[in-house]
Amino acid sequence: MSNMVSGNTVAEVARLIGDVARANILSALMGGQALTAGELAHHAGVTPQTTSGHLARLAEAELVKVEKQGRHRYYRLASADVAQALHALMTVAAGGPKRHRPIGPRDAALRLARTCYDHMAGRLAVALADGLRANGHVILTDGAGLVTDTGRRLLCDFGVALDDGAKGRRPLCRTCLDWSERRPHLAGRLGAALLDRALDLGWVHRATDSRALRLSPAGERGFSSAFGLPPGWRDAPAA
Amino acid sequence: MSNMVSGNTVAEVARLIGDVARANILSALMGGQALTAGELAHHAGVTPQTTSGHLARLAEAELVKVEKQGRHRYYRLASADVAQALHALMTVAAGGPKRHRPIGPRDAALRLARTCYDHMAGRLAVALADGLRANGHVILTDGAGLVTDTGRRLLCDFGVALDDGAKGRRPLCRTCLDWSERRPHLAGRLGAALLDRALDLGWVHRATDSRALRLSPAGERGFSSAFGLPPGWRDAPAA
DNA sequence: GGCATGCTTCGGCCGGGGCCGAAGCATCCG
DNA sequence: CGGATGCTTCGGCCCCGGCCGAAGCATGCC
Repeated sequence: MSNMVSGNTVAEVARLIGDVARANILSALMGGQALTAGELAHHAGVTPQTTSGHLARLAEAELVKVEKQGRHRYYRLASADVAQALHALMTVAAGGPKRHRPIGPRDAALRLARTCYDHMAGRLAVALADGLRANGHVILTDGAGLVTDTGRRLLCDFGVALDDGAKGRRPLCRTCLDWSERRPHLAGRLGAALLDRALDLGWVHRATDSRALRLSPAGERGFSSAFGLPPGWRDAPAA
Repeated sequence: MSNMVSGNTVAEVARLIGDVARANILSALMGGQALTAGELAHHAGVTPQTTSGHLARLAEAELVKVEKQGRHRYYRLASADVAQALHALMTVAAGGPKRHRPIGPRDAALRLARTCYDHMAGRLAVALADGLRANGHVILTDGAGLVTDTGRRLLCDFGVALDDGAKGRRPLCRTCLDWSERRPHLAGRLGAALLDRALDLGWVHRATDSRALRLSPAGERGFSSAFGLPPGWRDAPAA
């Protein structure tokens, strides 16, 4: 009877996620792109009118944000907090690091590079994190990371403004367990900024129909020279 | 239609949490202690037989673990992953750092020191984190922390074995946003070890009926001399 | 043994909510 | 302007699952 109050609202949020159609909608939005109601209906596997109801409830609870544009409505996750909660639920759902089921993206392109909410994932992202760590630009601890002075300089040269202004308090550098690689990659403001900048530079391009990222030749060269990707980073992990 | 598979199991987990009674049960277990089915029924606000059904489902899904002892059954959260997922959901439920509603534990004792799953929370825990950080024993980044060499030595002297053996891969040092203080305190293996050791030393004692921790005079002296609590740490935060 | 306590299983009630078809607005196009 | 497209609202169906009372096992105590 002690803390029923907080339990209540927790239940409301969890209940919203606890429906297959809505969970599919939210999972689709974990890709980081804004999607239209119709696309989400397709992902959810239910009719548009049903989806519309779900989206209204999700928006009401501020789990997603909506943006009108012409006769489309674009939906996206409302905040990184929501993405993190979904991530945590996926971790629990996967049964912890228990079953080493070789699921994860089976598509080779997805394994190589993809988006994860607002940052990069896949072998490329893991290799980037490894390279930055090996060169002492970041220090990765459990769940988060610290950008060193040399790293700050490097990233500034690369063109990402770390901008420590305590705006919004979105964590600067977080690590995120890569589904396919089972090793950490970079998330947080830093991870998001890296993806933004890489897209700007044309080093990676979004696939139109999936979360995959295509690495351009320029990106291949650029990432290697800028961040020192370890040799053979494209290969499957030893384990 | 792409990733419906993972969405499915995410939905199952979230659905389990998405019931008021079950959410209350899990919230109660966030205290870190194992509780009997009867106590949980009380927390949930439903009859024992209803609670029994809920607990069976939670155990089936491995969100909680059960341990028979005489004619009692003690339940606890199954893993730190579950605690983290609940924490993330609470964060979303609280509406992010949006509404600064002065909720949080209203009881003064709870504000001062309490348990949070398996580690300490409240002003004491925040002050401990501050002290360790101020003296360069840990470096706190967003969501995690790094124990320095001096910190490692200090903690070893204090009697906690950090034991880097990659056993279980439970993160060593994490930070956790304190509900009442809105500032980070220490969690992870380190946070759990600190609570254990403090209980062993008799520096804090568990209250019988709540998550509150009572700080003993020895603890007051001990924490101050060992970790350098900032002066006036008992006072309400400036904000 | 007899009885209390703690927990579970069974059966039945009933309300919430997920689903779709049909129809209603909005927007863009020619 | 009329028609196509995208999305929403409305109405009604139906089933899932949360709830409790009663009864059934276990355990412990006298």
